[in-house]
Amino acid sequence: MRADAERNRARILDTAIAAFAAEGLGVSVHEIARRAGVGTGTVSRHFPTKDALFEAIVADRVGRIVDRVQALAESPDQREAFVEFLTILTEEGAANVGIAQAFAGAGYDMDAAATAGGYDFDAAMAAALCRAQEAHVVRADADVADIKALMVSCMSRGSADQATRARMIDIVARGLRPPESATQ
Amino acid sequence: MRADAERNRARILDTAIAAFAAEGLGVSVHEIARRAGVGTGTVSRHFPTKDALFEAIVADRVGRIVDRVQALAESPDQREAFVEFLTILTEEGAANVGIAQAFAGAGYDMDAAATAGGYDFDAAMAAALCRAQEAHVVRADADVADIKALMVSCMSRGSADQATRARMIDIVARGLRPPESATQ
DNA sequence: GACTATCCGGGATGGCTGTCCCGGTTGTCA
DNA sequence: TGACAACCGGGACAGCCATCCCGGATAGTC
Repeated sequence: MRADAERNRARILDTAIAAFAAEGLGVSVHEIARRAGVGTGTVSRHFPTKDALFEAIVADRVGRIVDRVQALAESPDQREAFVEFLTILTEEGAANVGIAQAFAGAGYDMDAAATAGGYDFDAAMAAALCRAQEAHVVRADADVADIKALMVSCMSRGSADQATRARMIDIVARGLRPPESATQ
Repeated sequence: MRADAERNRARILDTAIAAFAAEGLGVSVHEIARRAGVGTGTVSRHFPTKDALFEAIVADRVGRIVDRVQALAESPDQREAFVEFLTILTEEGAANVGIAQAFAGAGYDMDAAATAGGYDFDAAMAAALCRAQEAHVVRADADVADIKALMVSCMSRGSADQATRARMIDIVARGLRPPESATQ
């Protein structure tokens, strides 16, 4: 691979990451090319389709999330770990409009992109939920789809301040507690 | 207004209501015209823009929601009334993909459409929340944007069964309880 | 039954999108 | 330094979309 090709590829990727994070997945390929200072052909040569570009970005990003979520398995306090799990997802989505959109199912298939990158996002979610349920920190009738849906709500407050998102997480975490656990 | 014009207008409106409810706001004006059995020109004459068509539909739909929500003010049990409030919104969104999308902010501005129809949706939401907070049924730090965001989560489970949506409402309602109220 | 204002159909237009292709350029290596 | 393969730019293309327009049809009225 020629040096200039490598350079352009990196510039396109950086530009796309910034654009998707700030404005969401609606940014056109033409616009990304313009901002990166390259032609549209250059973009589509490195990334044949927009999905491929999205995938290259998401694979990396989701990978980091999966790693952090899996690390929580070692935590001694599973209640705290579960709140941390919600916080990781929320803050990631709040900081990245594209991730939040993909998570909400508007645009691209995030699970598929993560799988293509060698990460099983869905399994990581399921494992985190299962751990919390086994520790009786989360009600047994909740499923992964519930968590995902609720996370969309938290992420959607990305434009608000961090305290607002913390409140949203608190609401969700309290709502997910087992009904019989009436403690604070 | 000529009789055939009146007839066509009604057919377009009925078709659009069904299409938006079943498939969401992504259905094209061409497609609505085709299904209604009229030309695209006929649609755009009755409804100059797609927004106008959306507005004509939403104004009516949201009006009914606002009426039902306001009626809850008379309820003797405000805790029950608040859950009913969440249920009304959730079921409406679950039964109508277009409403759910508009509520989530993807597509059109629902508040603006409701206002154009003579209904203040935002005020109805705020009033319902305020009543619940004054009755100490909902934590004082929650705001209307919180409720809206959480409702998006509940609505998004429209394709699931009714029990799933009831569980989602339960999670949200529990999460919104005042922290000091540790009762079941 | 005829006349006119009204309304209809659907093709045309312009703007957006993602993707492809080719003439010109530039990095790389002998 | 020269030559060639790799790469670039951006115009071209096809597919969507909402919106506009005009020749033809039709409903309502005298």
